[in-house]
Amino acid sequence: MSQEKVVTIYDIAEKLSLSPSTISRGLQNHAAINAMTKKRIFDAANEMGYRFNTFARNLRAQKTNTIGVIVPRLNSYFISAMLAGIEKELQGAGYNMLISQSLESQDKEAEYAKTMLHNRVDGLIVTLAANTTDINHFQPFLKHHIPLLFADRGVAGDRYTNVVIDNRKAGYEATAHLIGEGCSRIVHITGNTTRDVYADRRDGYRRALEDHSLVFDEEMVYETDLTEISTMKVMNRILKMNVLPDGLFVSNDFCAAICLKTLRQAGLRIPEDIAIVGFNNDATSRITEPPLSTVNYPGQEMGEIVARSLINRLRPEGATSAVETIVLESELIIRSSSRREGK
Amino acid sequence: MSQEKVVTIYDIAEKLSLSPSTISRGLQNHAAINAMTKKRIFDAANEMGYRFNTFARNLRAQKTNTIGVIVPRLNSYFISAMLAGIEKELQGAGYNMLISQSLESQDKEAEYAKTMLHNRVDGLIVTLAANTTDINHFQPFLKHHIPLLFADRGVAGDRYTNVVIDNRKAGYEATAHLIGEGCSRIVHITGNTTRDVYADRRDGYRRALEDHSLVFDEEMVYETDLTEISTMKVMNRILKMNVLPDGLFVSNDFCAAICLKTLRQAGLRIPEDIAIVGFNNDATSRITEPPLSTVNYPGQEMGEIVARSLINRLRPEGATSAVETIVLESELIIRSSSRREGK
DNA sequence: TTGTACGCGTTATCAT
DNA sequence: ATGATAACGCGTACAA
Repeated sequence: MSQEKVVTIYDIAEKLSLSPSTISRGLQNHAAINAMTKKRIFDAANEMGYRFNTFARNLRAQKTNTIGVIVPRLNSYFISAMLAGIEKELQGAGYNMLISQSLESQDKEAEYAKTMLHNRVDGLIVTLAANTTDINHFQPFLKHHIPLLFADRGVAGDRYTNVVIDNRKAGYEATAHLIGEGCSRIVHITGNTTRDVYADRRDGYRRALEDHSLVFDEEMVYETDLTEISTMKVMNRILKMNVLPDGLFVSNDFCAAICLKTLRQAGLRIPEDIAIVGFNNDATSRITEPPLSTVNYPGQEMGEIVARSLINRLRPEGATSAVETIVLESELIIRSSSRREGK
Repeated sequence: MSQEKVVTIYDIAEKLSLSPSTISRGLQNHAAINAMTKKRIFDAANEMGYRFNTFARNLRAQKTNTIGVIVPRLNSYFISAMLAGIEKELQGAGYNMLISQSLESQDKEAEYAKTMLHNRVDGLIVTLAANTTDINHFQPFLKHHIPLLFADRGVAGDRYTNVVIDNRKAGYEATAHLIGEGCSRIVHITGNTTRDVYADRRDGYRRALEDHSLVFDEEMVYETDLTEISTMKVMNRILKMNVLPDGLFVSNDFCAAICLKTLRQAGLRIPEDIAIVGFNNDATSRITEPPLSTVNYPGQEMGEIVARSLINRLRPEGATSAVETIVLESELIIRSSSRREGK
């Protein structure tokens, strides 16, 4: 009873005494096929347990309708929101999504890029690993004219399209806001500055200080991997400072939440003693007490935009192969963690 | 200069005056091919911009090395942790991962199941949509002997393998713990009880009440979609009760955090006035003040286990096609949100 | 060690 | 409205 043999259009053709091409057309609802014939074809297909073979079509069509996505990790609030946006748009346009995570390793990233290439993805979306410096593994995509877009973490330059926010501006605004609230000793905790997103935020932080006649001190910048453990370690060091900071600009809401909680447990008042601004507008930022000021950074929207942009490049008409940098709007959201009423 | 023509092993063969099969073997590092020949082949391949075609191989091999994953949504803490676990195991075993999200819709789920089928995935992992009652769309997988495993949200029965935790036990323990802390009016907020995971937790809640001579009251159970908005609405209703509850068992940490915050803002003390237990042990549960008691429910581990189990089924040797239910350990983690010192 | 020949399942082209 | 045929790129049994 079990259907061991794979059923193909040839089998259906034979059974119905028709040719394979007729079956193929019938299954595609081709206009030139008799309605009655179509019905017979569909019925036979169902009955025989026929299963369409996308690979065979891909092989013929030289196109896979599949988009590759390489991200540093799947279990991150920002990344998963972005993926949700990407998936939504891709599904809507009839594309499948092949995903892998580099786990912040350049080597894995390169390996997965190769897999994507061999899988003949029609396009690729990448958020770079923290330590990726050499991006030669993406060269083949350029060579084969396969659209490759960077989302969030990309590389400056004119070879690839980037979808980003203005991190320098965001960093500037966050810092300037803290200064406006009366802070003058502001610590910045951020990620690996190999990545522009973090380097730019730090630059913004630095410029804001300088514009307000405050000194930029390397010692006040902590570059970490933004995990819970690293954040705790940084907090321990900060709490041992001779003079405590009065402001904290953290490149990630979850870390900012950890900081907030640690400081409160150490008996400090937020924002009176130390004001805090996070980054991303994760759900977390609304849960803390007090709620976190943060930079709104809509992951889902970014995913949708990068996917739409990619899909556009895949259309024969809108073959906008132009390299560009798409900058999304971001905005500082001020909540109680940094709002000092009596300033 | 740009490589318009797709380079195949035939092109390499022609250039090197060898046969295509030799090229094929060489590229696979076949033992029977002369080392010198191999080198010539690899060099030519690089030089000519050759790109391996996985589809052609798949077509031949009748195997795709691809696993499909259908989840309700990508942007959920639990789901993304699970996906991270799945991805890790699959990559380790050389499988690719094709992902789509049903957005909690049975229709989409059915459509994506079909896509996965046509894409000839070697196996499928599914977390059911909230409203899925009819699972006939998975029938073809059974028919074609394609392993299909349910992760977390599955269906009871003997046709498909499930990887789950004992939700009834978890619900029982959470409730019994609240009772032990002196609660006697315990509200339960949970998801769509069409899904066993939520129905079972409610059952556990009910049994715990009954075992401790408390009455189970339908009015005390709120079934929601577990979003922030719905949770707020439920809280509004609860705050209007004539007699407030003294305990809250919430099927999701994020919602529990919303509840906790809302109640505190209403002037209630946690846990003195109302004790709270959440579910999942999300990062969120450690951020709230006080931190949330919760049920540890390791998403990443579940992902790893379901992926490993699937991979095992795909091996010719370990063709454990047996349908089974894999129950992972879960445990109640007691934190301050429910611990009443002076009970 | 290397080559020949065919099949994997579909679709486009040309023909009837 | 339907059919015959070739081609997509690779792998493998069999032959040399």
